[in-house]
Amino acid sequence: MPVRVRFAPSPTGLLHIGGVRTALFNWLFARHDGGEFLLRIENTDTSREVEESVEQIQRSLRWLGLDWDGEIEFQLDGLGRHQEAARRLLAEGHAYEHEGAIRFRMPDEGATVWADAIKGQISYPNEKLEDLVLLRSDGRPTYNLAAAVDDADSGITHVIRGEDHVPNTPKQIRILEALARPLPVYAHVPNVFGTDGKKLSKRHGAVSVEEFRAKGYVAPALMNYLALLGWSYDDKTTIMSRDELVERFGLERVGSSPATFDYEKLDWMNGVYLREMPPDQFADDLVAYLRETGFDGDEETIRASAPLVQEKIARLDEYPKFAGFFFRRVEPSAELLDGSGPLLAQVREALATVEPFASEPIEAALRALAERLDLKPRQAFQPIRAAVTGSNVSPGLFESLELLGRNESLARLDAAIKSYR
RNA sequence: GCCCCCAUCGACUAGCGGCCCAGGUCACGGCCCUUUCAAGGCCGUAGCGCGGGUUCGAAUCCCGCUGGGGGCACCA
Repeated sequence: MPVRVRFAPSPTGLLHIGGVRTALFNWLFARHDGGEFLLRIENTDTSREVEESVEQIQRSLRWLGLDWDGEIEFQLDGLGRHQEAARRLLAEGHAYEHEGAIRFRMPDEGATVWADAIKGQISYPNEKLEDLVLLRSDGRPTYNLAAAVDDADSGITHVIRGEDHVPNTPKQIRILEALARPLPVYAHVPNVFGTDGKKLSKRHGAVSVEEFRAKGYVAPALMNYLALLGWSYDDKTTIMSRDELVERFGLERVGSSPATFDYEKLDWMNGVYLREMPPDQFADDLVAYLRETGFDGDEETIRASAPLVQEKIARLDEYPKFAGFFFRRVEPSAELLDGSGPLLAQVREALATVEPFASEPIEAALRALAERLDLKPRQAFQPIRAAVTGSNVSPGLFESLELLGRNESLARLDAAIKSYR
């Protein structure tokens, strides 16, 4: 029997990265098995906020490539079924009326035990389980009733959710048993903490998928990183494509202790993915990203400069700072250029006559010049870099000069010579 | 307060009784390469929370402690 799982976020506020990781585990588990991955929104009303939240959840999942099967289910749509279940439990003596609400009758001896696919056996003493409300006095079902009934009605085989749901599990098990419905396998994934050791929340850094996207992370890198947050394949594999992840994922190798989100490792991994991209794809992604974030440089220049920066940046958002000099004149600091006027004058002369104005001939000419002046490469090249890029950190100097073109390069050199003779 | 869960380098983790005086990745330090910064290569620092057991033998099993987390609604 194929596996069927569901991701069931509540549409309150933004879907944050911990939730996304839970969604990822569900998705990987389903795809690995050739089963189904359902998306259910646990809404209790139909406000405007809910609508926006549902949109955001979908955007997040789509961007990461977590496709769900079928239509999105809304918990509210199951109202009739939930009420019916409560009435049945009442009729069969598993529940009783209490001040207008329907309460479930919990056994008060023994224990409720299940074999959690991630955490192993978990046991709750029944005497600690209170008679929970199934149906409120206004007729609306409570979460535990609705969730349990929906899982059963959807034929969910594995409930993979955050560890904050562990205490709900014995309640849902008891409800399902009273209803004579089959129990799903439960798998509770541990929390994700922020770098400060506290549970990840809106207060700690970029937590929504959209923020990661805005910071210039690419989806496959985020997916790979998230997969490794709590799951491992073996003792040495870290970079895995989406297909490899799907092929290798399993609940058995999900750890049972919480993990801390590490932005530095994510940055490193994102850089790995950026560098491994085919140049055309990198350029496409870069252009799309820059357009989205409002960068207004011309596309031709962006594409031409893409190969020069691909090897050097870890996040797309570093581009404007790193390659911005291609789009505007720079103002090098006096500190970087002080006293280099005479050198730059000779550089200018050399560059004025190089033919063609391409990186290789440029490099040859500048190296010859440095040798003639008895300067070490860095002594000769850093002032040029500063004059032309405005910084002592930049893409390759010769390639940058070529891309800038002879006129623009000479103009920047002239400006520097004039100011720093 | 009560219930439940968790515990290997700073971080993510491998380890499921001998293969481990603990392996990989990030970060960190050093060296190499080098026009800068990265990238890359090589080397290195760093860890089994504590105390009892069990066993010929424990990071691995059991108990306690400590620490961390989650949950205790007519919220989801």
